[in-house]
Amino acid sequence: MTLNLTTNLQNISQKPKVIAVVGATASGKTKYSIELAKEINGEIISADSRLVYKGFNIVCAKPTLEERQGIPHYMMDIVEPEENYSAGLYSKAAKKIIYDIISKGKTPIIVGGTGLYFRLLLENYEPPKVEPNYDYRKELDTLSKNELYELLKSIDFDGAQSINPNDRKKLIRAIEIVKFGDKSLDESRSISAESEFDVEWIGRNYPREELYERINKRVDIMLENGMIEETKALLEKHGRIPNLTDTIGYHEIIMYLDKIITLDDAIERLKQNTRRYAKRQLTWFRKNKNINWNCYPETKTK
RNA sequence: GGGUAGGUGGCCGAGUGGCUAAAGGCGACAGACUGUAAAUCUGUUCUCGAGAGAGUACGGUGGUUCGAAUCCACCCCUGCCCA
Repeated sequence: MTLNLTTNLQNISQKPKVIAVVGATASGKTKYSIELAKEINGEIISADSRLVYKGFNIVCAKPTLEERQGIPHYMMDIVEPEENYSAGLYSKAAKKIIYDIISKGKTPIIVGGTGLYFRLLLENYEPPKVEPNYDYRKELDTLSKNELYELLKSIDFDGAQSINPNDRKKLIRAIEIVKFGDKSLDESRSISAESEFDVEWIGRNYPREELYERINKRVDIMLENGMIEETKALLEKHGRIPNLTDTIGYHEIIMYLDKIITLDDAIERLKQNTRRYAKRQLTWFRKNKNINWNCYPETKTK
């Protein structure tokens, strides 16, 4: 009785149905989502800020064609690493793909670990409509934290209150929004709409200790699979661009190649940084109360 | 065996009589996140307590002192040097 009612309500809402598979790195999202796609006739859209880049393969655990088992995967390998990609671009492109998949009569499955991308695409948030101005950012980047904060205060005092004075990147974006937009920071950020999709959230997780073991093991496998060679090749092709040096994995291996640390240290740090990253991801997803967590081993959780 | 430097909170490390539950760093944990997000930033971190506060703590045991991580004695342990 109750179930029928819910179904009817969902039909009435007529929002496109979408499945989201979220979780920290190394929690088995990829495998799970491919199985799911096969089962329900779905296609996969990645929500991962690293997989959009061409050549970021082994280190970023991009599924190989073989692993994809014929299931179409979108939002992977779409730009060169030196391009300035962003959550906004992602959201626009992915939205279009969602509708394409639906029009084929299939179910879109969005899988990834980048919280912000999910927020802009599927949750009721809309980013300020101010495009990044990379030249201006570069200019701002020459200022000190203090100067940045004072600048923001001078053009939007209230908005400045909501940003930590130490957070350069957020200060820069805030200044950009106020400077090039026509609204205050608070106004542009308060725009939130109802999600245009009917999202079924699935979270994948393991008990913390086990997650960490999986991460450690995965790093060892990456090393065997040619992580160092991949890093060298990317370096040669693109140089020391931020997307390379700021990505966990390449960052540590580059330090090793530069002989700043030993290979053992690099591996150790890589594991540690990945574990921390996983923690940050979990912080993000824990906030979303709509997620239905699928924990393993199942016996340990309800 | 002799000499010498040392033993501080999960780790590293400052601290030479009261302002010290003990700087700082690392690690860990928690949080934030509205177009760089695998980025960036914040908080907590001896135990009990909501809190005021209480208890325990600077290798060990004794001692000096109103008061000791800090001074003294002896003991144990570690590094280095000489035999």
